[in-house]
Amino acid sequence: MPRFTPGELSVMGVLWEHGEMKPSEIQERYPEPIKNPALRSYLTILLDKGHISRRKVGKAYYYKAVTRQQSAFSETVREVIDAYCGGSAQALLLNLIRSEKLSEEELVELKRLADGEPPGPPKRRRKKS
Amino acid sequence: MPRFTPGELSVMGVLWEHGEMKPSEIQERYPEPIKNPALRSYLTILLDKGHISRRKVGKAYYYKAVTRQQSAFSETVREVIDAYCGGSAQALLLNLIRSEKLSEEELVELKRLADGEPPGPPKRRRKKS
DNA sequence: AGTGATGTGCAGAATATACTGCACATAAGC
DNA sequence: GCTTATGTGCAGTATATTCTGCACATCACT
Repeated sequence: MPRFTPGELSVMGVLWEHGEMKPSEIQERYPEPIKNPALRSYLTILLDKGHISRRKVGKAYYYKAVTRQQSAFSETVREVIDAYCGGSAQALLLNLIRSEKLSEEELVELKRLADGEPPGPPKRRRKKS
Repeated sequence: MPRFTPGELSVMGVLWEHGEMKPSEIQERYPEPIKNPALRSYLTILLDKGHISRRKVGKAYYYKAVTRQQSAFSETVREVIDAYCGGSAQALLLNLIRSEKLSEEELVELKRLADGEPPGPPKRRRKKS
């Protein structure tokens, strides 16, 4: 359900990284210069959508992420895979491996990961989403 | 540069899969029921943005993709990686591997791919796009 | 109490997205 | 030539996104 716009995603990124913060603090860490009122309008939208919550401390509101980064990430990846790879995660992997984004070390690490997980269906569920 | 909206992406998907087509044909293959005027408004937007081009054949316009699927895909993946993984493709892979999206066979295939590609810069280009 | 800095609330506004509707043009068959 | 599909052009609407501006509240300090 995320489908964050660029502006929303930047805000979420700051909150995911730094936790609970008030607007002026988010503003400082926002990836590009942004004016306070503009930022606050993003916060309002995210609040409406339920992706963040806020809490009054003194005279200021402190905002924090409700939607978890991992959830948003997984959903986004799924959407990309569905849209571009006919639902097959393999095509995404192939693209990643073929592109310059993966160094040789990363490939080695990747194989290690692939080895570590497999035999049989993993018992531990990952149903937190 | 893509940042396709859901509607735009659906249109691009049809054009990527089936090549040059006129609106009524795209409409038939659109993933969900869509009215002709609605579809045409997407086409107009995509045309404005330069993602598609059109050519008159008889009385109808035939539309085809200008932006390649591979390009849009790569860019989208990069955006996701930048936004969610601090630019590291590895985090994306880790997520894919840990999720239920990859079967055991896919992991085996994955390792094969990781093995097949590595040492040095790959000589074979994949520039057919 | 008065002043300034910092926050908030609210009311727009410009553009983009996601549509709808209808008049008009063109091609094909009678 | 006339009618009927089929397709286009254009204008308009509703909502979302991305902002801006300003009045007002609160806190700290003197």
